Amino acid sequence: MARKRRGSGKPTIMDVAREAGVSAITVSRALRTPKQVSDKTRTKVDSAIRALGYTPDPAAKALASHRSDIIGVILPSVTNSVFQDTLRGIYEVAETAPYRVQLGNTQYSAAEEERLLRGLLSQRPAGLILTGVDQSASTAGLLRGADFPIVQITEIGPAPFDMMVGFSHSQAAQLAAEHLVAAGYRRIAFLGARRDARSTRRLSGFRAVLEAHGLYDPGRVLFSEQPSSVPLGAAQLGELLDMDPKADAVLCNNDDLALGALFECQRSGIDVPNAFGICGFNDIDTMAVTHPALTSVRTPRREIGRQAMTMMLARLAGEDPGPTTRNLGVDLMPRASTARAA
Amino acid sequence: MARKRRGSGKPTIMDVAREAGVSAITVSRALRTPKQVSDKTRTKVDSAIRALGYTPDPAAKALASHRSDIIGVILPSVTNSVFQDTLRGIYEVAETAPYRVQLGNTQYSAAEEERLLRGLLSQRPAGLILTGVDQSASTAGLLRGADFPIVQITEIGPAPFDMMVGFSHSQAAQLAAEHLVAAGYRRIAFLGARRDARSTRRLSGFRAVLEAHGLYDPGRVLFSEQPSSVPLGAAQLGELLDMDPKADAVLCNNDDLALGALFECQRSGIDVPNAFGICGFNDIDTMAVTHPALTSVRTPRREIGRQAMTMMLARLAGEDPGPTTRNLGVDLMPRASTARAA
DNA sequence: CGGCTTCATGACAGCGATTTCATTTTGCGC
DNA sequence: GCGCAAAATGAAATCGCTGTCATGAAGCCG
Repeated sequence: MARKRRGSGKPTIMDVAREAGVSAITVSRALRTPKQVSDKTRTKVDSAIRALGYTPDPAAKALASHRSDIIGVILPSVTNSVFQDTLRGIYEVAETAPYRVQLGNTQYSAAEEERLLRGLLSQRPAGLILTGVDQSASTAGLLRGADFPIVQITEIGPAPFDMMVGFSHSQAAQLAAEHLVAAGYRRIAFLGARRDARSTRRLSGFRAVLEAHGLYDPGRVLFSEQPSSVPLGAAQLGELLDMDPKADAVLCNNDDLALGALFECQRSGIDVPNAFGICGFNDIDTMAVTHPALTSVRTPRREIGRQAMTMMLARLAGEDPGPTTRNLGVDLMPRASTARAA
Repeated sequence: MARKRRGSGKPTIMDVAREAGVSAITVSRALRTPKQVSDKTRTKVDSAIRALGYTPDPAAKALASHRSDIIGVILPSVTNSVFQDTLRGIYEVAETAPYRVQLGNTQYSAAEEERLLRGLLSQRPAGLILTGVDQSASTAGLLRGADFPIVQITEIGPAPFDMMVGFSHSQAAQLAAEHLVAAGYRRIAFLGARRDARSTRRLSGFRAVLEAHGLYDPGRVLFSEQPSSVPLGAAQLGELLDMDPKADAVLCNNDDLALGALFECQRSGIDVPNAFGICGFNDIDTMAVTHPALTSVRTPRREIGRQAMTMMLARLAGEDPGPTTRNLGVDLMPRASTARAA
């Protein structure tokens, strides 16, 4: 009489081994390191796998190898369109590989980031993609000694844990600010939503340029407690014009705000771009089709995701990932919203 | 001399047991079913856990119990703003519970859905949330005998695998169509992006209403191969007016298209709402602040996510999830874009 | 053709938890 | 206090796979 089974009925590596007339470990090798197995054996194993419909159990694999097939991706927000594009790039590449993406969402909180990271660490991740360069000291401590690949995305900075792909937010904002100044605007404001490390860096780029031209006025810098949204942009533009009715342009910290600002101008009958210039940040595809079309700074969000995951997979495969710190740069996309008549 | 260690250095349940002076299984119970352990023991175990910084290994748990802590969430698209709101609702609730969300993205393909599901099944998920009611026969087969809770979201239909929360897309479109007719529009078009089960149902609701009024013309129904976007809406509106310059309104299958349509009207100098009415679908928050503000059908996307995950957690906790099929309904949000002067 | 390296394969012992079944305590009514 | 059911605890056996080490077969060189 058969011993009482605790198993699940699903075929295991042992079943495959029996079917193929080899040992379990050979099946394991045929799957993970096919080169170590002779052609003949591999063929037998493969057909046994197909005959039985075998799929390896990831939990057992993780337990035995101390390494799961999870690549953690920690982002500040899953709903912000900026990170969605990055996420899309990540998934596009990840779907080709035998790894699972495990998403975490810090909501812009360093404490939450650390909590997520600890949770992830208990799963012994294969790798980690995380956002920015401003991890808390204790988070950094957890990461310094990590024995898996790490890619920091979206920003670039001096001391990567491992790899890094992004761009300089400060430089990007400088580009936009120079453009506004060159277009002839003089009382230029800065609109931001919830403040974070990246928006602060952008502000500093903006400020540097305006100060260089003797145009900086902190009274024209607005942040909010709320997350970014189109309605917030509309509200902030109203607020700005209440405070300084002579303001003649805004650099918006992202495109949602710029859209809201444009709508508010339309409603108030403000002539964009002649009376008022608007520049966004990121260049989502909506920017090109508004009326007037909106100037923005194109950021390589999707490409960041793609390259981050590509580097990750190369590392995991033991291949050369190429340059480990990559500044992808940005492009100014000048459009009608800042094309002031001379 | 100590036996060579394969372990990872992380404290295990055995370490906790030793520290607390109990057996491993008691520690396990103290964590999973605290009621089965005496107060005194539980206290000892808890402090041992804290002293050692113990965290259970999810892989070992999954292997031993044939059940992981993964709740699979299968959506057609991660980047579509509609599903992002739903996802947000899902995460909001999930973050309070000891489960992990594992996201899958079918890209509107039934084959991909089945592939994702098989991958998920091999991880012995704790539960599954999936989109819609149009699973392929073989996907349905995999799900019929599932021994974990399942919630189908976004749509409602007659034969749930288990639980269901959503609304009727056909009714929602009827509401919008009736509104356009009542507003006095007569040559009403339907704009859709990539066709899927839900957009098809919406079209059928639209068609039913227009036919009832003797206004239906299949020549004014446009779909596209491309995914939904604002630029697509702009392009489709142009296309529509080329085909039928007398069209006087559009029901857009979602808000992105409606926004694009509005921008195209602005550029072409078409008077919205008097010469042309625009109605969107979903009511993202941008709709209320455009100029003119856009009419839309508000769908309870976030609430769908929240309720789906709440039902799921109740089931997993062995509690009563309440009604297992829920039609959350929709609301028409009439705004300036369809407020034609009489 | 002997000796030595490399390749292919296998045996065995875990990984860190849970399941199952057994045993010891405890609680309680009379 | 007694007897017995219920509660609390424990021992041993896995779960499905991989790390480590050992072994036999095959290839190579002088």
